[in-house]
Amino acid sequence: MKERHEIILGQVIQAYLETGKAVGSKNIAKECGLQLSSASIRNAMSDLEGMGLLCSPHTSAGRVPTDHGLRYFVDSLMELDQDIETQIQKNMAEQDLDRGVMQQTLQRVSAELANITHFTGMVSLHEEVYQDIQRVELLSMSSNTLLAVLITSRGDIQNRLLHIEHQMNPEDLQQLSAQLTQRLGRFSLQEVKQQLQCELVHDHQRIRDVLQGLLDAMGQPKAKTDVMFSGQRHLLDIPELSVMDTVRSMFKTFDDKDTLVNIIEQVEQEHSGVRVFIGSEHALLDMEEISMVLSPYEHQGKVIGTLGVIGPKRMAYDKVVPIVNCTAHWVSRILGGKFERE
Amino acid sequence: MKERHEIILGQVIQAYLETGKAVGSKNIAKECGLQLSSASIRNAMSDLEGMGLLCSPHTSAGRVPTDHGLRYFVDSLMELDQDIETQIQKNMAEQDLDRGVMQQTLQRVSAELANITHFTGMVSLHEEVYQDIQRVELLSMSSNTLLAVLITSRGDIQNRLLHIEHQMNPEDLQQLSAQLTQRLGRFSLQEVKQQLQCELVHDHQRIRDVLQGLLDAMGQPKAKTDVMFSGQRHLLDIPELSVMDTVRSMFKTFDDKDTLVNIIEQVEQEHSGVRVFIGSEHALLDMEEISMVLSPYEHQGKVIGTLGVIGPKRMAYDKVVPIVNCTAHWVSRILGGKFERE
DNA sequence: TTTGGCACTCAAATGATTAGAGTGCTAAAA
DNA sequence: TTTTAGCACTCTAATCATTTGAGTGCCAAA
Repeated sequence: MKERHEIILGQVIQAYLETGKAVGSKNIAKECGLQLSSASIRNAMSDLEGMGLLCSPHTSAGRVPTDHGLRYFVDSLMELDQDIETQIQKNMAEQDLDRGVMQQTLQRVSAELANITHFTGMVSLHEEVYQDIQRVELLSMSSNTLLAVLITSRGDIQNRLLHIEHQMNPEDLQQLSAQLTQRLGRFSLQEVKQQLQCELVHDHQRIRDVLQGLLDAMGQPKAKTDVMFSGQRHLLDIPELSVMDTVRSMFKTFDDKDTLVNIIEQVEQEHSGVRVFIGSEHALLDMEEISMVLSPYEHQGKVIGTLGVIGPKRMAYDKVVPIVNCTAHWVSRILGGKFERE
Repeated sequence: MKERHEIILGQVIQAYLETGKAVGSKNIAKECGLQLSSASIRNAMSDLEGMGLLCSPHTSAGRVPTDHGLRYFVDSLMELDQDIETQIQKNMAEQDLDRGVMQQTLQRVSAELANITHFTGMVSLHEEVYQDIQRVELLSMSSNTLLAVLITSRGDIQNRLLHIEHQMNPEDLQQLSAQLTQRLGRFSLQEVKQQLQCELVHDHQRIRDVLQGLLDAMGQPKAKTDVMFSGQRHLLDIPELSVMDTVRSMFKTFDDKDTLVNIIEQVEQEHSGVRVFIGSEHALLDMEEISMVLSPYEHQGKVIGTLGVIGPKRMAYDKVVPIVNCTAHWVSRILGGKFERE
C-alpha cells in the first residue's frame, strides 16, 4: 500500500472517529496536508474501498471505515497518546485502595476505567485456577454447621458454610484448622480439591465428615471467572446506537456475564498486552456496533484476570488503548505490592 | 363519585394498561357492560377529566389516566389477581436457596422478581441498624494486620481487615475473640460501635489497639443500606420510553444506588405492606414514566429491608402488587426459618 | 337523562419537492 | 503518466402539503 493511501486512510478514520459521519473527499483534501485536489483524493479513496478498508453507506455519501479499516488503523497507523500515562498514574494514585479485599479493589478499578473513558469498565478475575489457599479457619456455627473461612495468598477472603453430621468441639476444630492450613497451604483451590479427594480415605470418620463438607462447599465456587462492570449506563449515550438492539443484547450479556468469558480467555492466552476487538470481530454476540479494548493483568508473574473497556466501535482508540494498557500495568504492580506484604 | 364513573374509570385504565394508547369513548361503550352510548361515556369521561383523573394528550385523542387516576385505581378500584400467590409459592419453592449467606439469597430473590415480572427487581437490606452481632473471631493475617470475622444472628458473615500497632499472639487473639463475642453478642453493629467507644478507655493498651482498629473498620460499613438489582435490561424494553432520558437517569440511579434509599425508607416507616409509587409521585428523580412497587420484609419482627419491582408507569398493577406482596411475605418467612436455626 | 348527529380538531401517515453533499467519469492540463 | 477541473448523476434528509381517521364537544330530539 502506498504511503499516500495510508495517510488518507488515517485521515478518513480520524475524521470519522471524531464526527461519526461519512467523510467526503473535499474535507480530506483540505485537512490532510497533501497538496491534492478532491478528485485525486477520490481516486485514492476508491482504491481503499477496493481493498475493503473503506465503504460508502450509499452511492452519494462519503466514506466510512470498515471493521478491517479500523483494524488496520489500530494495528499500524494509530499513534498512541503518550500523555495518558501520567494522567492515569495521577488518577489512580489518588484512589485510596488501601483497605478491603481484592474484589473491592478491582471493582473500583473498573469504576475508574468507566470514569476516565466514559464507557463501560470491566474487570474479570479467575477464581479457581490461580488462587492459593494460605489459611483455613473452621468456626462452629451450630451443632451441625461449620463456617469455613478460606484466606488466600492474595488477601481474598471467602466464606463457605458446610453441614456436618458429627458434632465437633472447639478444640478439635482449632486443631483441624491448623492441620488443614498446614496441609493445604500454598495450593490452589483446584489442587486443594484434588488433594482433599485423595486424602479423604485416610482420615477418621469425623474428620472425613468435615472434609467432605468442605469439598462439597468448594465444589460450588462463586463462578469460574468473576466479572465486574461499571458505568454500564454510558452505553446508553452511544449516539449511533439509536438501533438500540445492540445495547439491549449488551445488557443481556451483562446479566449473563458468562458470555464474555470466551473472549476474555482469548486475550489471556495471547498474553501480549492490550488487544482490541472491533465490531463484528467478536462474532459471538450480535454487537456489531461495539468494540472492546482488553488487557490481561498479572499477579506474581501469572495472568489472573483481564480488564478493559467496552464502548462504541467509534471510540478514540489512541486514547483508550494506552488507558487500558497503563491500568493493567498499574493493577499488576499494585497487586504485587499490596497483597503480598500482608 | 358515582358508581358509573368508577366503572368507566376502571375500564379506561385497564384498557390503557393493556394497550398504552389513549382510549376513546367508543371502545369503552362496547366493552364496559353498561348499556350506554359513546356519547354518555363521553360525558362521564369529561367529568373524570374535570376531577383530574383522566386527561387527553390533545383535543381529539382519547383519554389517558393521570397519575392521580392511576393512584385512585390502585388504591380503590383494582382487584388483585388471586392466582398469583400459588404461582409465587411454586416458583420460589423451586429455588434452591439452601446454602450461602443472606446477601446471596436476596440477590436471587431480586433476580426472581425480575424474572417473573420482566421488570427490574430490587432488594435492599439494612446493614447497620438491625444487624445483631453473634460472634466475633479475630485471626492474625500478618504482624500488624488482623482479620475480624463478624458473624451476625442472621447468618451473614462480614470480613474486615484491621491494622494494629502491637503484635498479638494467637492465644491472646483467641481469648480476645471469646471475650468480644461475650461482650458484644446480641448487640447490633450500631450499638456495638457505641459500646466500643465507651469501653475503650478501660482496657489495656494492646487490647485498646485492637478495639480501635475494629471501631475504625466498622466505621466504614459497606453501605448504610445495601441495594441489589436484577434485570435492569428490562427497562430498555419499555416501549413508551423511546424518550430514553428516563431510562438513562434510571441507570444513573442504579450506579449511585444511594438515591433510592430515601424512597425506600418511606416504605419502611409506614410498615403497612406493599406501597406503589407512580410516576411523578416520587418527585426525587426525573423518572416521570417509571413506577415502583415496594414492600418491606421482616426478620424476627423487625423490618430489615425492602424489596420490589421497578418498571414502567404502565404496568399490570393487579399482578405486580400481589407478586411483590407474596414475595415479601415469603422472604420474611424463609429468613425466619433459615437463618435462625443454624 | 340519554342518544344520534354533525361539525370540528388534531396527530400521524403519505407523498411531492427541493437542497445539498458527494461520487464517478471524462477530457484537458501538467 | 499523473493530476485536476468540470459536469452529470445519485441518494439522503429536510420541508411542506395533503389526506385519513379516530375522537371530541355540543345541540337538539327522544
